[in-house]
Amino acid sequence: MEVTRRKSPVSTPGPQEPRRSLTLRDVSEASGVSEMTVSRVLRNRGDVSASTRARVLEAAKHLGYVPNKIAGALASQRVNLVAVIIPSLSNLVFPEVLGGISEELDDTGLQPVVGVTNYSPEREETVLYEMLSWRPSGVIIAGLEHTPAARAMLQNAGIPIVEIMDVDGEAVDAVVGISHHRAGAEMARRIAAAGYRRIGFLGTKMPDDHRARKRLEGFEAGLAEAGIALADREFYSGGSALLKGREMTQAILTRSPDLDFLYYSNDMIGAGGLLYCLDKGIDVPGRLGLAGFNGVELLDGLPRRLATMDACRREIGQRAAAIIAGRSTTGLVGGARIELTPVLQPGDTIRPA
Amino acid sequence: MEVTRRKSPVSTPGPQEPRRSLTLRDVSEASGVSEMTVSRVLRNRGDVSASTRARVLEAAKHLGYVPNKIAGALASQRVNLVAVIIPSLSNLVFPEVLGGISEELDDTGLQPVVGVTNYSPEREETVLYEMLSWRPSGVIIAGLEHTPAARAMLQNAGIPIVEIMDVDGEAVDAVVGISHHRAGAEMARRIAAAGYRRIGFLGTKMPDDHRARKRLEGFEAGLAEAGIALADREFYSGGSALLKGREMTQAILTRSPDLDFLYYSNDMIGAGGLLYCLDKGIDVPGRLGLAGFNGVELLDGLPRRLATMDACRREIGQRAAAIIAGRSTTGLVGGARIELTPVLQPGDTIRPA
DNA sequence: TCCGTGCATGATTGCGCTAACATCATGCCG
DNA sequence: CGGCATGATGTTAGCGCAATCATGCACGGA
Repeated sequence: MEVTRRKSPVSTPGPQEPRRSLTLRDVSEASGVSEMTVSRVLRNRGDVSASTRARVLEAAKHLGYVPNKIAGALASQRVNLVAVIIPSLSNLVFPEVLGGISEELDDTGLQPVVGVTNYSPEREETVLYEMLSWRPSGVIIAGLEHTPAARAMLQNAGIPIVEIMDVDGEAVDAVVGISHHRAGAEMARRIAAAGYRRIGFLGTKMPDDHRARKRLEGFEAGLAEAGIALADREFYSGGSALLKGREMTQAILTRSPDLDFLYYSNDMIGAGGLLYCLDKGIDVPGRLGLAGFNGVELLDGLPRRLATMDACRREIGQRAAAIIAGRSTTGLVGGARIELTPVLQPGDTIRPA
Repeated sequence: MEVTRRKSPVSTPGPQEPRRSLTLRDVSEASGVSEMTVSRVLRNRGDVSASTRARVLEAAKHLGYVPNKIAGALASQRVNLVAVIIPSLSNLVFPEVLGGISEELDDTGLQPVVGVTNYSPEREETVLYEMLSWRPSGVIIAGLEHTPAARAMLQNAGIPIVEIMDVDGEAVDAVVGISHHRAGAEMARRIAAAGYRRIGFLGTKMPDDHRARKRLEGFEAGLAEAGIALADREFYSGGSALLKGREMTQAILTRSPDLDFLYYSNDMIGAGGLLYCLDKGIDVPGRLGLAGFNGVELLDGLPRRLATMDACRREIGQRAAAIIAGRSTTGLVGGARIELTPVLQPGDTIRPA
C-alpha cells in the first residue's frame, strides 16, 4: 500500500479559488441583480423575467454555486428532511423498508436521512436527539418501544411521527406495520393443523428485538390453543446468520432429537437450518418441518422454498412515507393506524394440513 | 431547592403543547442566565460554574429543549456531518462499509449521512448537490467515475473528499480501495494455474458498475497471460441474486456445456451457481470450478465454501472515515492514496494448482 | 391625461445560534 | 495593599438566506 500526496485541495477546474464558499451575494454580483432575485431564480419562486433568469442561472453555474441549505432552512423555518431511525442496515429487511420510503418520497421534495441504532434503546435516544436537532419535517422510527426520554422527544417534536414495523402496542402518533404477535400465532396454528407436535424455536438472543419477541409470544399462544407447548428453544447472537442457522439446528436436534418442527425467528437462520437438514438427508417436511419469517428474496434461490411470512417491508416504507408527505403538505394532524396483513407462504417445508 | 416561577410564554413546560419550538431564550429565561451561558453549558464549552451548569441542565431537561443545529451550524460555520454516497444499500457490501465508517467516526463527533445513487450517475450528481448544500465536513463517495459536474462540485467543495472502493483511475482528492483490475487478474492467474481452460464469466449487466467491469477486464487480461480467452459470458440485471445465479448458471452451461470454470462478478450469484451445481450433482471443483467476489459472510453457511476474494469492505470504510476525521481536526490538506490488498480465498471450489 | 393593475425587482428584517470581545468580581502574589 | 491573572458571566454582531413589504415601471381603459 502506498501513500502519495498532492499539493492543493482545490485546483479549480471551474472559475476561481473558492477560499470562502460562495454565497448568494457572489452570484448576485456576478449577474448584476439583487440577492433576492437570485434566490427567486434558484428556487423557481415568484416572477422573474426569462432573461434575468437565464443570466442568473448562467452565473450560478459558472461560479459553481451550491446553495446553503443551512441558511435557507433557518430563514424559512422549513427543512426537507425526514428522519428515518432503524435498528440495523445489515438485516436486509430495513434496506427494503428504506427503498419503499425513498420511492414514495422521491417526488415530494422530501429526503430521507437514516440513523441506525443497533437495537440499543440508548443509542436510539441519542440518534433521535441528533436528528431532531436538525428539525426534520417528520420522523419514521422502527418499533413502538422507546426510552421515556425518546418518547417525550417524539411527542414534543411537533412534527408527524410514524412508528413502523409493529402495531402491537401504544403508538406516539401514527403507526404502520403488522402484528407480530398475530403473525406468530398464525404460523403456530398452521403448524399444529399440519399435525406437528414436538416444536422447537430458534431465534435471536437480543433482548431488544421486540418484534422477534412478540412473534415468539404469539407463536406460543397459538400453539397453546392446540394444547401444545414449545418443546425446546435455542438462541444466538451475532455472526453469520446462515451459519448460525446451521449450528443452532444441529445443536437443538442433538439435544432434542424428537423434534418434528423448527420455527426460526428469521429467514436467514431458517435458510441455514434448511441447508443443514438437506445436507444431513433429513426428510423435510415429512420427518421435520421448517419455517422462518420475513419472506426475503434470498429464499427464492434455495434448493427448497422455506415456509415464511411476508413482512410487507416495502409497503410499510411506502405507507409511512406517504403519511409524512401528506401531513407535511396538508398540515393535518392525527395519527393513523395502518395494520397490514402478512401472508403465510407455506413453501415446501410444511407438510399439507 | 426552590423553583422560582417567572412570567414565561411557556406556562406548562411539560410534554404538552409544543406550539412554537423552544429556543435558547426559553431555557435562559427558565434558568435565569443569559442565552450565552446556556449555550456554553449545552456545548460543554468555556467556564461555567457547577451550580449554574446544574440549573441550566435541569431547566433544559425539564422543558424538553432540543438544540437547533441549523442555527448553530450557521453561526459557527461548522457542521458535524460527513456525506457518504454509495450506489445501493441492498448490496450487503455497502452496509459493511458504512459499518466501518460509523465505527471510526463514533467518537469524533462526526456523523455519517448516507445518500444512495442506485448506480445512476445523474442521481449521484443530484444527491451530491443536495448533500453539499448542507455543507458537510467531508465527503466519502464510492467510485472514481462521476459526471463532469459532480467532479467539479467535489473539487470546489473545499472539504476533504475520499473516493472509496476502487483505486483504478484518477482521484479528486484522497482515495481508499482496492484495484479491481488486479483482483480480477489475480483470480484469472490462479484459475489458469489450476489447469482450467474453458472459462465463462457471469455478471451484472449494469453499465455503471465500473468495479465489476474492471474486474472483468483484469480477469480477461490475466487469462490472456496464459493464452486463454473467455469462452462464454452471461449477464443479468435485477431480481434475486441467488436465483439469478442459478438461472444464469443453467443458461451458460446449457449453451456451453464444455466450460470447466465459472467466474461470477459477485458472491451472491456465485452462491446461486454453487447451489445449482450441487443440486445437479456436478463435480465441483473437479469437473467445474467456481469463484465469486467479495468475501461475504453469507458464504460461511453454504454447503461448500465458494472461492472468493475479500474486498476489504469494513477496512475501506474505516480508513476513509479516519482520513476525514483526521483532516477535519488537523486542517491538513492533501489526498492520500491507500490501496488495500484483497486476499484470494480458494475455498473448496477451485482445485489445487 | 390619468390612475389603477400587474409584473419585475429591490430593501429590510430576523431565523436561533455562536465567535469574539467586554465586564466584573475574586483571589493571590510580591 | 495594589495590580493583574483567572473565572464566570453578559453583550454585540453577524452567519446566509427567505418572508415580507416596498418600489419602479409599462400598459391600458376611462
